[in-house]
Amino acid sequence: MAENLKILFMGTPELGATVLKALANSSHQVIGVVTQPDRPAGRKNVLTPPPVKVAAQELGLPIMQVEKLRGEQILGELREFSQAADVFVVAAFGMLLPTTVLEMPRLKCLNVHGSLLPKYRGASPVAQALLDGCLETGVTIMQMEKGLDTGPMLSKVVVPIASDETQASLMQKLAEAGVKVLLETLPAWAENRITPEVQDDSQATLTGIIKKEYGRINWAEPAVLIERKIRAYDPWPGVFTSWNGQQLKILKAEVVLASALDTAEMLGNESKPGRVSLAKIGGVERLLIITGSGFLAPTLLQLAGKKVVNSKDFVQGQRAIINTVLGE
RNA sequence: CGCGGGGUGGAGCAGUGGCAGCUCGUUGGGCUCAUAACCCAAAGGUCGUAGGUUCGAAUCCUGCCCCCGCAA
Repeated sequence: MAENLKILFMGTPELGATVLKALANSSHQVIGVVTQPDRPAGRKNVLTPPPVKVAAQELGLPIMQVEKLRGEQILGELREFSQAADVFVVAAFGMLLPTTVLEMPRLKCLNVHGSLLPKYRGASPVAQALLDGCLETGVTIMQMEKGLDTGPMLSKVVVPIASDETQASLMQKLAEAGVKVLLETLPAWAENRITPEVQDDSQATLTGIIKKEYGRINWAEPAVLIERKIRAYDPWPGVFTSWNGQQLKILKAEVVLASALDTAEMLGNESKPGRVSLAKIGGVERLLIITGSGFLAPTLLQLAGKKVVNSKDFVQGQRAIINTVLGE
């Protein structure tokens, strides 16, 4: 019985799709999928379905798309849609559930959250863990309540963060780990074998929605932080600066400490943050940008309208960038 | 019709009506104890595609294909 729960799934982006597929392939039964409406997207503003909807269609599952979960009519439809469900599983749904919805299923609503709660509640737990340089993060399965990611925790799994981890790669790892722990948690929860652990609010931190502007580089910041942003903001919003009136994205970079430099080879002597130079490190020529602390050596960059290129090719065609100051 | 940039030897770019170029790579040779350094030489391009304008088009006009940035 507990191995065969009827689940209503709610989610929207890629992460949600991963969880949905795993659920559909499990012993449980996904009786329906709730996701956000199709939205105009892409270069031509074509109406595009969210990844969860695409996955649901491939799986042949019933779909309900809602703009918001409010109002008598919508809630009525949801009640009918979810009638057979034992439990709601929510993963990156993108909206808060009103109390009425939280109380609908017999086994309540469970959320898959990409952090070790109570740390990193909110919208961008994965990016924030990377920004903070954490060595590990994880996934928490929690029972949802009215507050934002404040509900009692059912289970957790720890995931290590690699030094070259990006949000995209970490998200993938978390999704896989999350799926595993979710599938372990569901039956135990259904059989009442889990005692939820209340979150210690005093340890809680909150992460907000990432804004495009966060990706603009302030060269006065330390190179270590800028490099973390590159990984935390991949794939969105990306990390960028301006050069020559154009946007220049940096997709990958390494931090170079001043001590690692053969100073005799250093070009130019002005140490203004954002200044670009070419320097030799261990005999190899590297593109180096001065930051508030240390140097950033981009290895993968993209000029607006151009393709992504490695730093060697970039310098090949854009030699004019040497000795200019970025971000001005 | 959301706004915009771009398609030029293997790579990254310049070239906006008159001989198709630059840096790198590749190949061969030289120098060197040696080298990713340096010197010499060579190969490699129907300039995305179809049509139009012109004495002449990579370059101007039109259609189509492909790549990308912004916005959402």
